[in-house]
Amino acid sequence: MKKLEQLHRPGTGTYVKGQERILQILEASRDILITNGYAGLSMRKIATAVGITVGNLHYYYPTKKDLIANLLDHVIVGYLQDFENVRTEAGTAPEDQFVAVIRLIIEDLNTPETTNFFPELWAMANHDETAAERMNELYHKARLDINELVGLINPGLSDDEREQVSLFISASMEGLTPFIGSGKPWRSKTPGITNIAAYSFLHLVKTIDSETIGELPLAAQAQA
Amino acid sequence: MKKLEQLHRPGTGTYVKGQERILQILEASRDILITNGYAGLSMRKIATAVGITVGNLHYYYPTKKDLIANLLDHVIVGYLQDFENVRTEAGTAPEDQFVAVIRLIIEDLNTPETTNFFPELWAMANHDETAAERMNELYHKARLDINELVGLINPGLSDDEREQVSLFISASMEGLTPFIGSGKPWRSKTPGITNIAAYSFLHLVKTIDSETIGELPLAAQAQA
DNA sequence: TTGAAAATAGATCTACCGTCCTAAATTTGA
DNA sequence: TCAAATTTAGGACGGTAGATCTATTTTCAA
Repeated sequence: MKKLEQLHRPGTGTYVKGQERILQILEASRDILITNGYAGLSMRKIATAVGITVGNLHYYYPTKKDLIANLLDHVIVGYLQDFENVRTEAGTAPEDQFVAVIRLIIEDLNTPETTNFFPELWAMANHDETAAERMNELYHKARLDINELVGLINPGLSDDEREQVSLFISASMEGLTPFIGSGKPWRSKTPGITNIAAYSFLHLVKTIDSETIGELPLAAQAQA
Repeated sequence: MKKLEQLHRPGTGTYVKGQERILQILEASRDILITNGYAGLSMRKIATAVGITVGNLHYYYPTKKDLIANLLDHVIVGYLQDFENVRTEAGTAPEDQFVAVIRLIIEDLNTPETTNFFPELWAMANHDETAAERMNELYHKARLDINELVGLINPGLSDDEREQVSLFISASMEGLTPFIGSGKPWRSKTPGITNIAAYSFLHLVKTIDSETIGELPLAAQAQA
């Protein structure tokens, strides 16, 4: 895991004013990305939102590419910090902790920031290698808790199998975003769907075994 | 469900040449959207790809908005046609049909078109009402098969509960796209994850009941 | 065959884009 | 205090965006 790179010029952001400016720039960029989408994110809009000139903005970020890379880092770091304290608040039994984590993640999908940011991130990752790396880094860390709990609840799985189960659970919840996210048509059904998710995932983790994961589909079995 | 609107001017596309042109435009637009993303989709790129001038392109689609609306329709109709014949190929038992549908949908996630198109659609739906409507229309129809099979396997659910279960299953599979889609890091784990999904979803549908879906989370129970 | 409708090319307009440059103003540590 | 470093404003450049207009060519049915 690489540490965050220094993306603006050496020297920039050394005065307190500069450091605050960088934060202002990142916050404004984040807001514009969330409300207008990647296509609507321009250096001029960012500069106007911050209240500076484009020239000044390019002083901090020589290219738009640099800014976006730093923006993704900034937003993602925020999410990772949120996830860090998740488990400490839950109970002691692994099953209870697991369900608590599930509920918390789904609850977060309802925030407008999450609802709008992640689809942008997924789309960006399809066309930009840097965005893809950042995204994988984020989800890898976000899965650590789930992965550990899966291991506690079901010790019979191999590392590889456990990670597949964790990925399936994590990805499944992400998939709810365009449907039960903020302002989405199924948003009011969130409680029921959350219960369905918790019930489904918990049983999956408790009962899945290596044979089921490794099973060949019927077509492949016939050929074997 | 509205029928597809006539989005280009009356008169256009009446000659055979014009009809073929429209198809060429939509295909080229689709390719560019998939490879370059929404931000990289411009009238000029489309015109160049088709081999016509921008003026000619605007003859068919007065505004870019019109073109995109028609493009979404075109791509989505293609997917709906694919989904229509899914169930006929499976066995007779509802459980077998259900698993077959699950496997087919996940298999489709691996195609580059699906992997790249849907994240763009989700992002577009967040900033464009038309795209949101098209998307909901698509997923509603795509869920019809799953929804019917869920009802056959588990007749004890109300209409509302059944639809929540179907939505959860459908959304979960969509969520796999950014992870096991074409070129994605977990792509090689698709077989195992598919087995996990089939196992998990089938048990969910067979055993879920109204009480579990309607259950209040612990925090809410304490307040009641 | 022919003429009306459709299709096309090409130029042009305005707006916005990212980037670069220079000079002035501000900050901060020595 | 004061000089060096940082921050800022403002303009300019070339490129591309969507959209519009006009003139020309092509299509196709009567």
